[in-house]
Amino acid sequence: MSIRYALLGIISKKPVTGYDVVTIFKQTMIYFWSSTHSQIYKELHKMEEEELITHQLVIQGTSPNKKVYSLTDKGKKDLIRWAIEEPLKPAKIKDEFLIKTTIFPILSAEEINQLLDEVIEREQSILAKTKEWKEHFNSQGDSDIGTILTVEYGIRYSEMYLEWCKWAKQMIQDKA
Amino acid sequence: MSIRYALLGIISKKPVTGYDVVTIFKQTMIYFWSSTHSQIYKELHKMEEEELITHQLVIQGTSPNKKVYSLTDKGKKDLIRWAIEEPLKPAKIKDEFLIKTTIFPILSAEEINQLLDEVIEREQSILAKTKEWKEHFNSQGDSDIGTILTVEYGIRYSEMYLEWCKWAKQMIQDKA
DNA sequence: CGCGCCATGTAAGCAGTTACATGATTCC
DNA sequence: GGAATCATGTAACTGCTTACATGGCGCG
Repeated sequence: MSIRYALLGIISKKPVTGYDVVTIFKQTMIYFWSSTHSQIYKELHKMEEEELITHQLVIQGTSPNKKVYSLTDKGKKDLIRWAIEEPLKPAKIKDEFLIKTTIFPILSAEEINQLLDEVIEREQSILAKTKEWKEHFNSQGDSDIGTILTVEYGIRYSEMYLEWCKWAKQMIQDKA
Repeated sequence: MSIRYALLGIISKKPVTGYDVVTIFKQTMIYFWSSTHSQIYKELHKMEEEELITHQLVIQGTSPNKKVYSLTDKGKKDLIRWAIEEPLKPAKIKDEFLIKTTIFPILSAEEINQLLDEVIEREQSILAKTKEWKEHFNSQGDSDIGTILTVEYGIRYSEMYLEWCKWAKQMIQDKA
C-alpha cells in the first residue's frame, strides 16, 4: 500500500505523466523502495478511480498522446494524513548477499572472496551512480529538502555497505 | 525464491524443527530479510516435496510432537550451487519512513520533528536488541563466521541510520 | 487462572514480478 | 538500419501478509 504514497509524493511536486512517475521513481526512490512500470501504471489507475489523482490528456501531434496526472484535493489530504497519522511500518530489507554470507562456513576461501569482490563491485557502481545523480541534481539549483535527505541516505547506505565488506574481508583473513 | 536458501542455510547448521527455523530466522536474519511463520512452514513443505530436506517425527510424551528437519545431500548441493553460481540479485529495501521524507516540504516543522523522533526511537530500540543478541551470542562461545558478519552488518546499518537522522535534523534546522 | 512459550498448520487476499504487447521518434 | 527513449498498457504467476485455528505445558 505504501507504493501509492510514494507515487502521490512524486505527483504532488508537479503534474507528470505515468512515464515520468516511473523515471522519477527510479531516479529518486530506488535507495529505499522498489517497483516496476507495470505496478506503477496499475496503481495510477486505482488511484484515479479513488479520485486521489486526475489526468489531462495531452494530444501530441506526432508522438504518442500522454496522460498528465495531478493530485486532487482528496489526494493531497490523504497523502498528508498518511504521513502524520499512519503508524510507521518497520523497514524491510531483502539482501540475497547476506543470506549467502550466513553459509560462508561451508564455502571455500576462494568462493567467499569471489562473492565479496562481486558485491563490492556492485555496490561501488551503485554509489558512483548515486553521487552522479546528486551532482546532477545539485547543478540544477534544485533544493528540494526531501531529495537532499534521501540521496544522502543512499550514499551513506552504500558507503556503510562497502566499509562492512572491507571489514568482512579482513575478518575472514584473520580467522584463516 | 531466496527465502528457501535462507531456510536451507539455517537447517544446514544443525537439525531443527519448523518452530526453531522461525525463531532462528528472526534472531539472525531480520537484519536483511523478512518472513513469517506462515510462509516458512509452507516453504518447508515445498522443500520436503522436492527432497531438499527430510524430517524425523519426534514423539514427545506430553508436549506436542515435532518434526525435526535436516538437509538431504540434494539440499546441500543445491544450497552451494545457489551460493556460488546463481547471479546476485540486487538488494531491495522498503522503508516507509524515507517515503515520508520525500514529502517533508509539505509538512510542518513540528510534524517533521515528531516523525524523526519516532524513527530515531525505533532504530535505537532495534540497535539495542541487536547489540544484546551479539553479546548473548558471543557469550555462548559460538564463533560461526556467518553470524559474526551478519550481526555486525545489522549494527552498522542501525548506526548509519541514526547518524543520518541526526544529520537530517541538523540539515532541517539549518534550512529553516 | 492467565500469560508466554512450544508447536503446527490453512485460507483468503493483496503486493509485486516477469513476460507479453505495441508503436512512434530521435539520434548515430 | 538499429538502438534508445517516450509512452502505455495487460496477463499470468509467484511471493508475502493477515487472519483464522488449535492445544498442551510451565511459571507466577
